[in-house]
Amino acid sequence: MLTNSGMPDPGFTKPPRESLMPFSADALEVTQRRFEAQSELMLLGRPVSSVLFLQEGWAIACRSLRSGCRQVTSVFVAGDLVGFPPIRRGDMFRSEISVYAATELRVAEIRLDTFQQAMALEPVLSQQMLNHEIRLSAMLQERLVSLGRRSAQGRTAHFFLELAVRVSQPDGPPPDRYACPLSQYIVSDALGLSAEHLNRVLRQLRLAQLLQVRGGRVDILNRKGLERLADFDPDYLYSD
Amino acid sequence: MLTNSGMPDPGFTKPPRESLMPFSADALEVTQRRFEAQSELMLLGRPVSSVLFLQEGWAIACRSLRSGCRQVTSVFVAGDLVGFPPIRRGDMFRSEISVYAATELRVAEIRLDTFQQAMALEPVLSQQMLNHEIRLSAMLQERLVSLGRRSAQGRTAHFFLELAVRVSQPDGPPPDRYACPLSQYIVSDALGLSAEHLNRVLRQLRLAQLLQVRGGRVDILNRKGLERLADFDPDYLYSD
DNA sequence: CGTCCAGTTGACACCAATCAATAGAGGTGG
DNA sequence: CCACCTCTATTGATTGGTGTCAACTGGACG
Repeated sequence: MLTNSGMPDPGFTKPPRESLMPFSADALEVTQRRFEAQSELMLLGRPVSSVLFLQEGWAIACRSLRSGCRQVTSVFVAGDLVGFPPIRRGDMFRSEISVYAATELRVAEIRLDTFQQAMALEPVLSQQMLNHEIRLSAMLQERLVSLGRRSAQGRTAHFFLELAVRVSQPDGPPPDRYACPLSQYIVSDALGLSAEHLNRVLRQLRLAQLLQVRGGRVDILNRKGLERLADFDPDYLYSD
Repeated sequence: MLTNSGMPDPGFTKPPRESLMPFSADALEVTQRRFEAQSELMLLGRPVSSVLFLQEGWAIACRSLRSGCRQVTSVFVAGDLVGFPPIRRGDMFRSEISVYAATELRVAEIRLDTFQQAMALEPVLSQQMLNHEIRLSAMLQERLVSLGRRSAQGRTAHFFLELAVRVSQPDGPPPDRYACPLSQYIVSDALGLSAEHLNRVLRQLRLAQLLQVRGGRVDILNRKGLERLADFDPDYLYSD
């Protein structure tokens, strides 16, 4: 039996993926920053002046409606570029999303103007940013399929299968066990479900010996079964 | 009373938006092509060798699940770049989505390698492609909010309010009336609803004097009311 | 005149939201 | 150390929105 606190967290200790770290740290004046859990990294519509590269911890992008309910549109893990690119509005750049730290974060910050200059000078960097955006679009599209056409169980299965790939090394197979510090409230807002119902779904999946989510740890008990349930095809997560 | 067939279609006759036509036609060897309604422009995972710029007609991107149900993830109107960029897989480029013509289409086709060369030579073009992707991501994200957290009525209202902006000129106000040749089957698959339920929702909106969708034409009867219902803020559709 | 397809309507079932309540873990301060 | 609080997780009862199944309409077209 594993203790569920204080252990080294595989999601945290893995090195960032090179494919998503498309710049040389020295060349670009990187500032190391920390954010505490629950803090706000960017707010929808607010001017942004830097690019954030997530090195450690988990963050979420979300949008809230007037009614008070919110939709988590992205989960960011170590290795991800956060909230890039911003949307240009006149001579300002404004954030397209609100981003919050789900855990304590370690972040590399690069000034946006510096970054843009580098992109102008280095077509390769532009191309890589484009690739980054492609991957992002692909993930958003897959989430759209989840919310639109998958059952609550299917969505949940899909969510944790995707995360397994994303926290793994890009060249290795996805792990059957990984750390995930997201609360059920966050996950339910990502899946468009109520927290109560997500809880019930997780119980069903656990009883069906498919998936166990508990104490900040995810255990994929039956990958084949989960993949069938979720209609999961990880192709969209890989590109060069 | 307007007839609903054979009339010049405002969605078709408007010129393409310059902001999304970021290349000079002569410089890039553009081939004009036509597709008939229901034909397939690209198929998920298939190699793609060209970039398609939609000049006239409506197209949809969709994904199907094993169960047979499908999710429409994007609607393309005149002025849109279709299915760009593809995902790189080894030395091939593969389509990330399947795209079908909802009506007869007129399309400008540019060979992908030519286009890539142009992007490498012209940082401006790269930047514009990045902007294109940003806008796409913003729309996908907004759809995610719709499917996750808006009611069937809210989603439907949001869908037609967004389309109004997208078929309008970028500098002008969105029209209160526009042509939309999408069947209720397509719309329902875009909204994650059953066709029957969408039909009921449309009736409710019509009876509430908010929105009328009939005979390939959309009438926004009460924009303020619709916007309130949909929690619609068009900011995400505009960028420079 | 028959066929086909999009649109429409009704009856019914069911999945998931809501409301309400409790339990457990972690933190804080007395 | 314990009392108290907050936050997350959990469970039950009930409601309601939406899907499903089925049937029918109307127009377009041969």
